[in-house]
Amino acid sequence: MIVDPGVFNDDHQPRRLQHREAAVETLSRAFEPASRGRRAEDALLTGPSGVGKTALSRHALRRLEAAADVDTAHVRTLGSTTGDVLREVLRQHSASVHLLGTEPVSDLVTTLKHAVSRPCIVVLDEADDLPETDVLDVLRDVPLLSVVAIAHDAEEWLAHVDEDFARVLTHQSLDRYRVDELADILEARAQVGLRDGVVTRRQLEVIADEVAGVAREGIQSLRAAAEIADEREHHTVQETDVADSYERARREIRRSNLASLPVHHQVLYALLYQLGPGEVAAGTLHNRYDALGDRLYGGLPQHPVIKRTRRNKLMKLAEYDLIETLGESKNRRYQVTDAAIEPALDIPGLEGSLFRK
DNA sequence: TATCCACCGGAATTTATGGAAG
DNA sequence: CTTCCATAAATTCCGGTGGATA
Repeated sequence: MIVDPGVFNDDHQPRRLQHREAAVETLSRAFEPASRGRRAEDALLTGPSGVGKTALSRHALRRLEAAADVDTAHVRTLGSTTGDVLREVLRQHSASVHLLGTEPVSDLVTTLKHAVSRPCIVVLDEADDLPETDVLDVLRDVPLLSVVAIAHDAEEWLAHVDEDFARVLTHQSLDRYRVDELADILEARAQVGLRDGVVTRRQLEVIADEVAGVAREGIQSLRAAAEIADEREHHTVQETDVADSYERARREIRRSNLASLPVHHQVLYALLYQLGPGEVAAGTLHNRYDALGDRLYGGLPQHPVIKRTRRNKLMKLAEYDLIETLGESKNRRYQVTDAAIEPALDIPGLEGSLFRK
């Protein structure tokens, strides 16, 4: 049923970008000075996960490159340091520059200033934490270089950046797609990626509605629906295949999220999983963690961490949609989002400690 | 109602880690 | 091998919040 799996990948770039005309226009206006050899305006692109911020920026850059002499770079900045970002920009900008990975930041700045001789636009993707670092200041200091920052929360981002910068930014926010818009997008993917006529427009609308306009989830659900139909040896996608596709799509995302996390997160997830199902009071979780202590890490080189650190890990787990936090302060409870996502780690049995307070 | 206590999460500070230079 | 450095991670500190208790 699937003839071209590539169109369902997260990084697939469709030929035409549908229903983002206004946003493309805004970015193009910001880039306009670059086509006259001048520095483009800096821009900020915000919106929820999976609504096409990255796709939009790539599209706008490609258009610009076709029409003007400019350089571009696209950097994923999540969890990167100033040095990491600068190195990546240099790598993409000038293939000739050879980098070791440990140069001092000041050297990188010098190199970059010399290398940039015509307008250069740098997309800083997943830049939510970026205002905490000084990458922005450094990059703005390079003549002819401008940035497009991509983040989730506009207000929070702007609050952490200095006022002058905030004032001159071109800000474009993206919203979730409407059902008919996302259905159009899914239709285009289906046309290329699936055999003709295996899904109906109505089914695409049902998917678009279920995922509330989040393109990434919609596309993954479409793929999952086709896979499920194949497994059940249906000739076309059935309603039941669609109905079962969402959970598979979301579960896949969660599974890979959990697998990507380090040991402390795994331990906390496993512990919460075992204390569940359902809500677990924060105190219960912390007490059990303290009671089990080193036994939680049997055989592993890591050791238990204090409460404050645990809270950071729990926050990360929540960001990844693996657990949910309920209630405030004293009333805080945690709970695993999806009991089908099994922990990767075994927690020693609770016998013996069960009756301790 | 006033006080206490446990928890939350921002910010500052300290410690651990890994690679480069001497 | 030791020293130095930068970065990431862990810890310390703390103001804020809300349920429990007297």
